[in-house]
Amino acid sequence: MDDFQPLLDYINRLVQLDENEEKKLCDLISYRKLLKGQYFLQQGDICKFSGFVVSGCTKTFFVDEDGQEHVVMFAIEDWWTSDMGSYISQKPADFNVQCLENTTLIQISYEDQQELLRQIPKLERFFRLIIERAFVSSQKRIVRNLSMSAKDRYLHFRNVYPKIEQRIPQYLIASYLGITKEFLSKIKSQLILEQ
Amino acid sequence: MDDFQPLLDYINRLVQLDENEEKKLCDLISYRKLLKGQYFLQQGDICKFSGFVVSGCTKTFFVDEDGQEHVVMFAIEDWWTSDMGSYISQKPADFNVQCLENTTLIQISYEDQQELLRQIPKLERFFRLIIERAFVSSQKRIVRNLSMSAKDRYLHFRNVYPKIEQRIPQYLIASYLGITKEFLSKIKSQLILEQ
DNA sequence: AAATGATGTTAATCTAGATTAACATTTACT
DNA sequence: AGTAAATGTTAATCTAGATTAACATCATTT
Repeated sequence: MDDFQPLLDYINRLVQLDENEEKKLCDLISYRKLLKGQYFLQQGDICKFSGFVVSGCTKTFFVDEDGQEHVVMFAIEDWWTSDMGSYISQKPADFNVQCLENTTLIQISYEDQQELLRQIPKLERFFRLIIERAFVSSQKRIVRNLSMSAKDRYLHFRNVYPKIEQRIPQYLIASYLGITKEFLSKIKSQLILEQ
Repeated sequence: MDDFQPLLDYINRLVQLDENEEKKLCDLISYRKLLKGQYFLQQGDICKFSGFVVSGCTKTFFVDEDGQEHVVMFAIEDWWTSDMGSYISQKPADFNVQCLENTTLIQISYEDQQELLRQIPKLERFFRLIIERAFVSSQKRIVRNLSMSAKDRYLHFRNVYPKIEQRIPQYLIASYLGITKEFLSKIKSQLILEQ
């Protein structure tokens, strides 16, 4: 049988599922292994699954009208990934989710999640709690984008997500920060001169 | 007795409360009237209340280390306002919420909301649904800030929130968009020349 | 009606970050 | 090992938007 323990541990940090509830949950989730470069979701498709990263790393990005790619977020172990807008509305996704490393996910389909929410009211609470947190960090990112220079945003990123920074190419971090790779390179050489 | 109908209507669009549940809810919420200029929440205080705007208009903003004000969001009729980060953690708020007009709100205290969530599981679902939506629009705003010019962000704002634009001084809209009032003025005169 | 403060405009100058392009280095594939 | 592709750097030039400052308009109070 597949090992869903990482997700169960994660959930049990916020709500306590009994054995029966854990069983129901495990019946409706599934394992998925993807290779580096493979897509978990493509822009324009309907986001059928929400994914919990067990190992590996994904980037969420979109391509604008000018063909430019913009990284929206990364996800590593113990993070969720999906296009929430598409997932909750079951309309075409704005975003791609692609693996930056070989990645294993635990996925839940939209329909099964609805079923689980009906059967296990505790999960209603669980998902409320994690989305509250996601919303707060999204707001904080807006605030940083409004009030901080590119250099300070980079320093913040480096402090808060040191694990992510080490695993990911610079040009993707630049995109996440809303700057070009050339400018990030300039910032880094400035920082080296400073210290 | 106070009139909580606007909030009940809003909730009943997403979940169906029975009479008993509505009663419990109404016992734990309260009305609050604030004058133009008054604060619903001040930066540094703990956000004790989440507010549902019945009439009027608020701005959420923060003052950065340089003393610069940044508008994070507005709220008009049927919108929620609070500092969610402070509210869910009961730690000091990053934001101020100030009334731009005389404003009436329905407010719920953090403790009472926890009590309501225990007593009325449907509300767990209700809050999950509205926070999901808030999260999605927050993500979309990040995307716009990453990929659109100031002019396009302004045009988007004007299309999506025409009611807000008419009620609010330009310099606050500029701040919300992440630009200076002078540059917004320039954008507007350009737009007039174009059409 | 005058005065004060809040809001909005215009224009000159400045700068953070973009663009372009050439080159260096690392990684992965045959 | 050798080659191609992916990633990273540097420097010159350019531009979206900031800053400064002077002035215009509108609203509120006395």
